[in-house]
Amino acid sequence: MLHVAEAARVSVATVSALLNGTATVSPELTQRIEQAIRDIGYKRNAIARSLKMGTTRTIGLTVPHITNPFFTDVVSVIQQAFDRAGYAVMLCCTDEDLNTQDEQIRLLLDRMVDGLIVARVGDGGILKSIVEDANVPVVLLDRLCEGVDTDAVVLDNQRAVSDAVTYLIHLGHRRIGYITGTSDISPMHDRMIGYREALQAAGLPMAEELIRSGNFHEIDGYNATMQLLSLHDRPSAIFSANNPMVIGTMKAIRDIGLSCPEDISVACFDDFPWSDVFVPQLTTVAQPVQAIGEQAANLLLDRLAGNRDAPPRKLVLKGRLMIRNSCRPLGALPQSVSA
Amino acid sequence: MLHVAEAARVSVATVSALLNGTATVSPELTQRIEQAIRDIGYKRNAIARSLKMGTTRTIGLTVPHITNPFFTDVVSVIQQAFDRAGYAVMLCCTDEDLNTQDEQIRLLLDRMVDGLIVARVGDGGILKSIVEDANVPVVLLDRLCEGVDTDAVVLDNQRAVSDAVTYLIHLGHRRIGYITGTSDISPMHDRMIGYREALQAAGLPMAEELIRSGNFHEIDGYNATMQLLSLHDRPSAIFSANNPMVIGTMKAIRDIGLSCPEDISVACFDDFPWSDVFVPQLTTVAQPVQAIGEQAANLLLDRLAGNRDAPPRKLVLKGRLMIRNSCRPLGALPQSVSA
DNA sequence: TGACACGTTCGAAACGTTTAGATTAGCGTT
DNA sequence: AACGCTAATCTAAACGTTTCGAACGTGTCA
Repeated sequence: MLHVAEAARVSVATVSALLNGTATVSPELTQRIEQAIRDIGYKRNAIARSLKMGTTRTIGLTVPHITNPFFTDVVSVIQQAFDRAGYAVMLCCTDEDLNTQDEQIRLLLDRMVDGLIVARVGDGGILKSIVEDANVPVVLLDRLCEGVDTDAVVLDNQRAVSDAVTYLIHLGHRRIGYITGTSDISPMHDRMIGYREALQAAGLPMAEELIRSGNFHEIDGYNATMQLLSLHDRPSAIFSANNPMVIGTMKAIRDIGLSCPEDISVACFDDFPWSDVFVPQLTTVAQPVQAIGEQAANLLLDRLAGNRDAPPRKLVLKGRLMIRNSCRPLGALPQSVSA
Repeated sequence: MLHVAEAARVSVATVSALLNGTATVSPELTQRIEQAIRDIGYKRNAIARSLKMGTTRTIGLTVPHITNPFFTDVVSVIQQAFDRAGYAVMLCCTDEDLNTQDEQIRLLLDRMVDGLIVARVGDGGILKSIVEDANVPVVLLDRLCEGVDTDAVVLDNQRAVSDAVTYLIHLGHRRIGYITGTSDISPMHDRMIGYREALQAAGLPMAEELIRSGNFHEIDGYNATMQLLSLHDRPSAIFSANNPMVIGTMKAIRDIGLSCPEDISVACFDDFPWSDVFVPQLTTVAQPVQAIGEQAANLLLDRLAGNRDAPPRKLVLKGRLMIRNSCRPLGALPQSVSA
């Protein structure tokens, strides 16, 4: 900018004023400055600007695993939304590890991100103090966090699972295996309640042996399914917690020599482009990923626009049961495709 | 830092020296300073540091679509690599649009990223001048770029497709539909050569009507497949350019009332966790995503470590044909699973 | 004892912006 | 002709670091 100012024979203040439109500058000077900018190929240094202004027009986004299609989609939507708004996005993957998350959040704050969207891990760790100190706005994504009172957008997980399990019960299933993620995060907790609720409403017993948990990975789903399938009285249906885990479930079913839905029905959380392309077509609980991402972005953008004092807002969206043909009525042939 | 210095009754220079280990500071002062840092909860401001040092320990990464599983995986690997090295990653999606890409790259450069990894779009646009000006190192990912002479890691696309098509020919297929992406990027160009090469080696004619192109989306694959399937003499096999497009292909086959592999064989580029879980199990060309991501990261990290003058390095990795059961020998029953 | 070297600490400039407040010029009023 | 007002421009401080060179105190050696 100094060079531009010299070339245009004006002060840096005038250049700045022109660039930011913070003051009127005469036509001649305007022209001289613009010419100088072109000649020199000047680009304003955003770092210096950030230092002075105290804002970076950058936000931090942390998710457990970007390869989980649910998070992939949400990240994509959020990225687009902030791109439109002129913000850059720093992406971090916490690998479902609290220490990693804490470290990455610290890194992001050091870099003066203007806001944070977090699909948190563990008990939230450092998040609590950040939200309390209230320097940078935080939006919780997908997972609430006890003791962290801030904007959030989550699914009505209880209802979603309750609907899915009720559907299985209506098909005649009585022993429904349930594979969940680590239980310390809110969605898993709420989904478990939904599972219990549906069983209870149908007067079915809750068998602990039918509940398995794992760390969200394919291998965890595989192992959990293997255990369920080798029970003396094995379940006739399995509900799996997410995409990677349901892949593990399907592989376990295949490896053990059974088939879906003939021998065992399968449903899962999260829907994917290919859910209805292959055989069996998976019955899933679809999350409104587009809406989730957009709402999260909007909540944060609203705070960034200056609306700091509004009380925390919590958005709860509805899942949608996509009925396909991976679950069959007990004692009948596989049903045909709907959805 | 000023506050810390005051609280510890030293100068800011001493605090800085201690923090960076750039000079020895006596045990007493060390202790006073560390105490003050704890008391105040001081965190060093990375933006101010960046401004002074001229380095941000941040890199920019642009890909066409993060929801394409190939890019999802590569992004994930790259993100992890830079995370380990203490770098932050700014992620941009160009949506296969050159203007968007140019704008995003400019944004990244304004923010003084230390380096760039780009899965480029169009003709590269602004990239040329950036690489020439040589201020920030650039690594090309997945796609070379004419006139942009810099580090790159790509697949041997020609060989990969040639192998896949040759495999189809060995199964007895003579009319092989080929669905490609927009032809202005190097992989699509090389793959087309591979396709031609395989046909030629087998003495088969090259029928233009069997070649369709689209913009990498599911809908493009769907439309292209619809066109291929309504040819008077329709192909007995289809090779599809990527994951979203092959989903479109499968949907088109289903919607038109055919089935795979009985009526039509299908193979595609890129492998996915679920490729071998459902029916049919997809025959694919697997890219070594882990290696691609790591190599790209290493190339850039090497430049960032100071190795600026080495000539551009071009890494070419091999794909691997994953033979499953979505392609059948012509005139015979579907083969059983391998791989 | 004076000169010198060494180890430790500090003052101040610099990175590239923004911005408050000062300055200047032009113009209309009285 | 002196005054005040407005519009345009400038000066200089500030943002929070790093770093160069100077300063200071202490010990060693001639």
